[in-house]
Amino acid sequence: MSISAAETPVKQIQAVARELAQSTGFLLARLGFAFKAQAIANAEDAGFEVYDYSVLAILGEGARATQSTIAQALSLDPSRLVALLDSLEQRELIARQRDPLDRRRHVVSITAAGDRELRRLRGMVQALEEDFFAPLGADERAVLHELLTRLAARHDPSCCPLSEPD
Amino acid sequence: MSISAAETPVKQIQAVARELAQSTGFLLARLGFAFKAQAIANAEDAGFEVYDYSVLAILGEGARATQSTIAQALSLDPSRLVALLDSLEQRELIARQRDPLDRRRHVVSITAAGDRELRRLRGMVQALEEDFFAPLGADERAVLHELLTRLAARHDPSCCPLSEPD
DNA sequence: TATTGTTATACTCTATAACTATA
DNA sequence: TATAGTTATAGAGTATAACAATA
Repeated sequence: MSISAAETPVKQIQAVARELAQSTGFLLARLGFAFKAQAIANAEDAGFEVYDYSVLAILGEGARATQSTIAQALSLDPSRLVALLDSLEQRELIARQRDPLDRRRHVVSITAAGDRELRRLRGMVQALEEDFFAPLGADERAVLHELLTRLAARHDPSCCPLSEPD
Repeated sequence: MSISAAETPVKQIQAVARELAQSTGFLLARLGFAFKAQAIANAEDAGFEVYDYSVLAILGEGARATQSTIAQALSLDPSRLVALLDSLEQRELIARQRDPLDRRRHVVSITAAGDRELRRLRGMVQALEEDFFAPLGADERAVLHELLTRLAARHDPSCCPLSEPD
């Protein structure tokens, strides 16, 4: 009998996969990644990149902000934001204008077209959500959401504000 | 009254965060990322990198495999695997030897020390799992696992073999 | 000629550091 | 001198292509 290496690779892989599938954390990581990947793919099919949504969502709430504010809100380096805004501005989804009070500042605002696109993106996310969690019933989805919210409160407090103003 | 940009950045951010926290998919992505990040941090603290675990786990099941087999199993480019194995070999956690039957092949096998480290890594993952899901009760964890498994069967079948041999 | 493992090259992405204009 | 936005530089990480040895 030989050393014969590539003996049963498939079984090895299956065994490891089975082991990992036992881990709730691993499932969480894989599914989270799958959801994100799908969201990115959908957005790119529609001609957007990931951060476009973030920028538009921030502006959608408050209508205008300086670049440094946006960068801070998205934990993004100001230099990275430039290209993002260039692209959005070129498509006329946002507008930049100098702040007359401090001509160093650019005041960024969302346009009517930008608002439309934001709504479209929100619809896309909602549709994805609907599709992704379709294997679960409404009540099961509610349970899942509640459990995840409790975990997020511990592990990712920044994303889940505990205080619910007004 | 002025254009005054940076008016209420905090409220904007909170509003967006609140919107995102409504999305189960977003929570899934954030928590999955948090779990992975924590696992990576723990592994690196112990002197490992992420793929070390994967390689050792594969070898732990079947004891030996060729490099191309491992690369295939991990969906890794063979050229990337080289550095990983170099590192593991240097620490004497795996061993490479030429296959006498086909001298192009390297037969990779796990050492006794490698097996010990693998067990240690498994323990670390288990401890992280325990800690990460501590906010939930045992029954709630079981429910979460079941729901995630159902979702994975749809969205990530490769990671969750439906057939349960023996 | 094809394949295994390896090394070298090129490319992308991002973080850092300079730079311009305003204050 | 300090700050907002921009541009240029450099570094890490990775994918692709070339390579040497075997078959």
